[in-house]
This record gives sequence, C-alpha cells and structure tokens, in this order.
Amino acid sequence: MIRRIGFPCVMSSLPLSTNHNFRLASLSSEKLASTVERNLEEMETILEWMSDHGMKLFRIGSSLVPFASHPAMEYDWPEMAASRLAKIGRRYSQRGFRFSLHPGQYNVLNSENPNVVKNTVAELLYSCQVLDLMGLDSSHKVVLHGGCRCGDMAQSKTRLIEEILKLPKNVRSRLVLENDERIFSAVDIVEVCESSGLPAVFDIYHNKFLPSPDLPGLLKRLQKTWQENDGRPKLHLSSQKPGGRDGAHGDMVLEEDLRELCETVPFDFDLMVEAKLKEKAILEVVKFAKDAQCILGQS
DNA sequence: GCCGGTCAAGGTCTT
DNA sequence: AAGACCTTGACCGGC
Repeated sequence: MIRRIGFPCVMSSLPLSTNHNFRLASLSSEKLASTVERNLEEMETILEWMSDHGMKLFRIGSSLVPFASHPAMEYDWPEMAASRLAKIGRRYSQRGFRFSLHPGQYNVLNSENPNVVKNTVAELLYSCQVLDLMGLDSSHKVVLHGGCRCGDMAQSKTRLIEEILKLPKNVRSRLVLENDERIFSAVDIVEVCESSGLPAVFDIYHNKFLPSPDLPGLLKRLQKTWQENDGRPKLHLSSQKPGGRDGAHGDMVLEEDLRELCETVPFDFDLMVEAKLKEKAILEVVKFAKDAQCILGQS
C-alpha cells in the first residue's frame, strides 16, 4: 500500500522551484543569498500547496544552495539558510512530511578518480547538512545511484561498499541507494546495501530496463534493508515518455504502471512520482490508486 | 517577453 | 574519436 506520496523539486502548474541557480561566474555573496532566499520562499509555497492536497513527500532540489559543495564556495551558506530551514523543518515535520535530496548523476562515489569521489562526498555532506539544519531525523534521506562500472560489477560493488564504509556516520545514517537503468540493477543495489548497512530504494521503471530475477524475493530482502531509524521503505515510480528514448520520463504515469507497482510490492511504502508534470501526474496517480484500493492515509 | 545557446559536473552509449 | 545525453531545468544575452 502507498502511504505518503510526493514529487521532486519543482511544480509544473505553478512557477515554483527549489532549484533556481546561476552561473558559477556570477557567484557572489549577494547572488547566493538572494537565490537561497528565493528557493526557500518557493519551497514553503510548494509545501503549503502539498499540505492542502494531501501530499507529504518532497525531494528538495540539489540547487537549493547553488554550488554549496563546489570548491569555489567561500561563503557561509549555512548561516544564510539556517533559521529558515529550521522553521520549515519544524513546521512540516509536525505535519508528517518526509524530505529527501537526490544528488545528480555527476556524483559517483565509486569513481576511480579520487577527486570525483571527494566532490561526491562533499555533495553528500551538503545534502545531509540541509536536512540536519531542518532538524530532521534519519528517516529523511539522501538518495544516490550506485555509480560507475569500473572494471566488472564485482569490483564496482566492492569499491562502492568501501567508499560507503569510509563515510562519516551521520552521512551513512541518511544515505540510501537506488537502482539505475544501465549499471546497478536492483539486486546489485540490495547486495551492496546488505553489505554496507544502507537501505535500498526500488525504482520500478529503471527495473524495466535492467531487470532483476525473482522480484518478489528481492523485494523481501529490500524491505529488510530498512531499519527502525530509516523510516518506511521508499519507492520511485515513473512511465516511459511516449515516443521517447528508452528510459526517458513521461509527462504522466500510466495507470497500468501504478497497478503493476501495487501488485508487485507486498509492504507499505512512500512513493516518489518522477513525472515531468509533477503534481499534475500525482493527482491522477492518487485517483488510480484509490480505484485500485492501494493507497492509505498518509502519516 | 521570448528564444536559442549555455551551464558545474562523470560516465555511458551511439555515431 | 567525438558528440549526445542524462538529471531537477534554469539562466542569460540578444533580439
């Protein structure tokens, strides 16, 4: 059953985004402060809209604080954002909201280039710090893909596990890994998670392109990667863009994909819907889910 | 205003 | 070998 449901970063029907940014060349204290302020302002408006519409799962844009983890960042961004983040975190966690961030595909924790690993760790630290400043517990997660295929898959997984175990404890307590569509399948991710103590996010759409055998058995293992402090398991749902490249996210979600998800997953979960039309797609998903009787009240 | 080019970044896939 | 593409689109300069 679906419990919380939500969407990432921006709205589609209103000009609201937590991802406003600027060019690195125009990075300055003033530019940073005004952009962060704008992202936080619009985040509150989005959260208020979600609250009114029964959605309680939100992915904060990685550009909430543009260039926060970039080597060129020389400003005290936590100082600029702390009080407002704390206020937002307090208000919406009281209402049962759950938050996350999802560093982009340039973050490769198992890269063979040490500098890339270093930058990735910096981005993870920043992502965690946002959630820390909001005063949120470790059920509020930072989502990352497995990374690159460096050598064979066994090596890739070993490298990933080694890097995970080197992370600071507070980062490990928030980090979750998600299966992707070409390198780390769901079974790869579950194996890495079992070895490193992280929870695994299941993306059913990626799984179509890089499927794992024995999905029911795998989901049972996946559920067990979520410990008490991690909160409820999280899943991702999206549909193929009609006529688009394999793997491209569609504007909306197909009813059959929602039904398949609900029939496949035997436990309660929070659902992030990754559709281009964001909240518009979710309003329809909720309707489908009510018809299929696979959504419960959110808390 | 709007449109097209561009953007911080790594790796994979296609041509 | 070089370019397109992804992701969370959004900015920015030129018309």
